[in-house]
Amino acid sequence: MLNLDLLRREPDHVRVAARRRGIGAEFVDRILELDRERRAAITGVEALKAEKNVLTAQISRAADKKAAAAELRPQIAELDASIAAAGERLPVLEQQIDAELAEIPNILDGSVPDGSDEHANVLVRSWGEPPAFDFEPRPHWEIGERLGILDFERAARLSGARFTVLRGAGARLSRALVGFFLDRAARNGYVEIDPPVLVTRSTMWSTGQLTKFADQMYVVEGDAPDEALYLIPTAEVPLTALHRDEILSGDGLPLRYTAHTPCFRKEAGAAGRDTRGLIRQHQFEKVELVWLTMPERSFDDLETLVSNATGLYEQLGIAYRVMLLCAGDTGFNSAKTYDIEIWLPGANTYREASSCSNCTDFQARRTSIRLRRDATAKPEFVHTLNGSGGAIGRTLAAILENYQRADGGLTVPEVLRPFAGFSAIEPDGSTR
RNA sequence: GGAGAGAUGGCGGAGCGGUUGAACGCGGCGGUCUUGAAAACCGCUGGCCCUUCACGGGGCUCGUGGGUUCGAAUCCCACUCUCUCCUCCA
Repeated sequence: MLNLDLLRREPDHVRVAARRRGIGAEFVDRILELDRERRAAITGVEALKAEKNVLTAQISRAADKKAAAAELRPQIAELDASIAAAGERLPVLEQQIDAELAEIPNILDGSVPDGSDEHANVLVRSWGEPPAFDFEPRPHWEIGERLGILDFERAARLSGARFTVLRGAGARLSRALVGFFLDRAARNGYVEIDPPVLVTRSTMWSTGQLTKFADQMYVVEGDAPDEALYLIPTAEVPLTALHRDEILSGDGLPLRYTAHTPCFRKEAGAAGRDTRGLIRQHQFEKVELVWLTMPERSFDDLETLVSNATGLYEQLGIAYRVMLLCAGDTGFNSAKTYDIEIWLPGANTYREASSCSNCTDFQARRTSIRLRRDATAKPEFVHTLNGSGGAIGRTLAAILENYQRADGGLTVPEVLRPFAGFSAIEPDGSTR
C-alpha cells in the first residue's frame, strides 16, 4: 500500500509511476479529494469532542458531581448529537480511501526500464553455456516418464490437470533439491522457518496477494464464512507477515528467513500454457528467501538476494540469465524485480526459476512491520524483499533436461549427490 | 468437544466508574558523581491520527467490536486469542 502522504506531497510522482505501469492515474485526484473531505470531517469532530471533554472534566472536578452533571447534561447531549452528525461520513470516507489505496501498485524504482510486457525486459547478465548434445535433447516429461520417476497420468486421475506424482528416484531427487536449497540458504545466513501454509484472509491481504489476485488462490472453507483460510501461493506470504504488527529494533536488522513449503496456485488465465510437465502446476514446492531490512540498503540487499539465488544454479551447473523486469512486467508489490531464468534444453529456452523483488515499504505498510533505529527514534517501515532460493519443480525439470544422457539415463549434479544418495539414474529407473 | 482462568506500556506487575495514558519494579535514554567503569542519585521514556512554518494544541488508544453512563482500563454483551484440567487425535 502506498503512503497517503506521498500522494499529498508528490501527486505527480505517483501519476508518472502509475502511467509507467500502464494504468490510469485518475485515482490520484479521486483519493486526494476524499482525503480533503476526510480531514475536514476529522477536524470538525475532534473540535466538538474537545469541547465535550472540557465539560466532562468540569463535572469530575466539581464538589457536587451529581448537580454538575445534571446542569451540564443538556449541553453535552447537544454536543453528542453534533459529534454524531459531523462524523457520520467519516467511516465511509476512510473505507473508500483505504479501498482505493489498496489497489494501487507499488512505485517503481528509477532503475526499472520502460516497457509494457516481457519483451522489454533487459538482460543484465548470463552465466554458463547451454550444453551441447550429440542427440536431440528430450523434454523433461518424456525423460521422467521413461525413467518412471514422473507420473502425470496417475496424478491427473488423483487431482486433475497440472499435478504430478513423483516416484522413486524422482521423489528422492526432489527431496535432495529441498535439502540442497535449504542448506545453501542456511550457509548464506537465512534462518529456516517452517510456517503454516494455510493463512487468514487478513494475512493474505497484508502481503498484497489480496484483493487483486483472489482468483489465483485456493480457499479452504471454515465453519463460518469469515473463517475461510487461504492456501499460500508462495512462502513469501507467511515469511513476510511473520513480524506483522511489530516494531523491530534496528540493530536486529536485516532479518533473513527461508522456508520450504508447498505453494498453491489456480493458474487462472494460463489455460493452454505449459500444459505439459512440471513447469506450471497447481501445487509445487519452493524454497523462499525473505528479507526484512533497512530502507537505505534494500536495493543493495536485492543484489545480494539475486546472487544468493544465482549461486544455486552455478553450483548445479545450469546456465541461467538474469533479467531486469520492465515497468509493465513488474509485479504489484514490487518496486524492482529481477527474474532468474534457467536453461531448459528440451524446450530450447530459458524459463523463470526465481523472481527476486524489492517491495520497499509497500508490504511493510500493509502488514505494519516497523523498525526503531534507537531508543529515541520514531518507528519507520522496514523494507521487504523476497525471491525463491530454489524452485523445486522447475529446477528438477532443468536437471532432467540438462543432465540427460543419450541412453535415456540421468547424471546427478555433483552438489546434489550427498543429498540424493546416488549419482545417476539408469535407463531402467534404478539408481547408482 | 467439556470445565475453569486470563488478556494492561519493551518486560514484570498494580489499577474504588471521575486530572489514570495508566502506580511500582526492571529495562532503555540523558545527566550528576568518577581517571574510566560500576554503584548511587536526579530527570526523561508507548503508538496512531488531526492541526501548526515552528513552539505547541487537540482527538483516539489498556485483546477486538458493540452497549450502559455526563464520564469506562474499571460495569454489561458478543467475538478472538492464550493458559490449566478432562476428552480426542497425526
